[in-house]
Amino acid sequence: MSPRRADPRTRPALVDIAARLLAEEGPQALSTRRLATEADSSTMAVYTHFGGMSGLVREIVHEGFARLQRHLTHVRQTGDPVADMALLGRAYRHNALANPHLYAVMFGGASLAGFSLTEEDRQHGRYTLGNVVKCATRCFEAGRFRAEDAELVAHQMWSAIHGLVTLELGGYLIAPYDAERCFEAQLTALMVSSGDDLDSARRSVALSGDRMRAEVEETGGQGLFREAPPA
Amino acid sequence: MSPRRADPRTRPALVDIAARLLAEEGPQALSTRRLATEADSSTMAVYTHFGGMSGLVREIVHEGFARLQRHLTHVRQTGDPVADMALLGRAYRHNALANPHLYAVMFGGASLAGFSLTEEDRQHGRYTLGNVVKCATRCFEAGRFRAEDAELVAHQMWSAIHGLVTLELGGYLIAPYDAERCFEAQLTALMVSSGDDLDSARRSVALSGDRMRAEVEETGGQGLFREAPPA
DNA sequence: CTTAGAAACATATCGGCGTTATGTAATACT
DNA sequence: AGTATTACATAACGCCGATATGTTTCTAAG
Repeated sequence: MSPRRADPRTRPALVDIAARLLAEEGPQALSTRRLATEADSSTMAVYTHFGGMSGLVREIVHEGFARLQRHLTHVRQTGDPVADMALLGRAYRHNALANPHLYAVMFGGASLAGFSLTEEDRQHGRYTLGNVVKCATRCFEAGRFRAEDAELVAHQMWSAIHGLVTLELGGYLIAPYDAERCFEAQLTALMVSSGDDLDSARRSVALSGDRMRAEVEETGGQGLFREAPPA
Repeated sequence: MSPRRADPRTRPALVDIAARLLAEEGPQALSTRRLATEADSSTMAVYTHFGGMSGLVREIVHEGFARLQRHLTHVRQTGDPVADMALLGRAYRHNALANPHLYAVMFGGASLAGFSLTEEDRQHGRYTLGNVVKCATRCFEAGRFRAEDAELVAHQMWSAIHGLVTLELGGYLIAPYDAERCFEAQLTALMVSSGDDLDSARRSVALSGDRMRAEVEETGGQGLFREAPPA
């Protein structure tokens, strides 16, 4: 019993390259041969390290969920929980737009090289809902939302924002009803449907827009994975 | 100048078979060779008739949009426009669940054999929103919705329902917050966010549930394309 | 009626894909 | 020191979409 040592750079390099290919050139650029070329190795590396393409994709998907979670946890808890909630929506959309292809694999069910989500993968997705549930509870406590099921409210936020983002990525939202406009309206509508009054909702949504840059856009860099190490 | 006549059964047969393969076995079952085998022809048939796999997929997608439109137009206009609106949502979901793989191609951006939507394809999708816009206008006129932009309201309905259906198809909605429960709550929430009061919205949504079977489920059969001709 | 040409296919082939079988070199434990 | 075990390279298999190149069949012109 004594294995040959793996080059410690091989595995993360493959994930990095794969994530870059997926982000920059889309799903069809992700192939074992292309990876082998870019990583200066053979196609076998994918199989020894990940058991196949689907294993590699799963790795990327997990990182995608982690990044989404990181985006959501960067939203601060303030005295205006409805604004916090709106900002969670903005963060969710921001994350999706930053990695459209990955987002499609995570939620759209884009099969991508025979890869399919397991129930455990999906649980990662549902886990991020915890942030929203907590925020909804705070909205109840502040008297802004009708006292109802916080998880149910969270699911409504999720599916509505997810739907808008999906349509946006699919190119379905164009002027004069472009994604930006629909999104802002959607945020307000969601708060109203949860019990907030129209004027308060509008104010909080506007306020969340002001906080957007500081709490979401400037946290954690742009790319999905770490930048290239210094030369 | 005088072409050989095409076997008039070849082209529709290919579309039928392709639609069936997509519906029953998913995207990966859709290949030129599989089609050639099932249709007792050669792979070239796909190229002469559709210019390639993507052309064939586009044909199926167009039929999918037509079917969606048919589902929506089967919703009657009654004295309760909010119930009509809710029933439009139910019809939308019903159509998506009846053809999940096709729905993923139409809206999820599932690439499927290099196929990608054109702007004209997307216009087909947006066209179906006309039904919702009209219904929203009637909700205004009945005093149920706040007098706002009908198209904007329609977009909100669309993205919210679309998002829920997408998450449902992706397997993200499980008990105790399963798709059925989230969907019912979502319908009510949408009406409330558009201006309807909570009790009226609940009544209309419940009413739309009663109309579901007669106006949606029993119209137009199950499959995407016509049934096999009689022997 | 004849015939030329265009369209509808069939056959064969190409390059690329995921995956597997097989070989080889390197390492850590007995 | 020897051996088992792991990391990789090489080569091959069976798919795939696509194309090049016949071959057949029908239509329309002469």
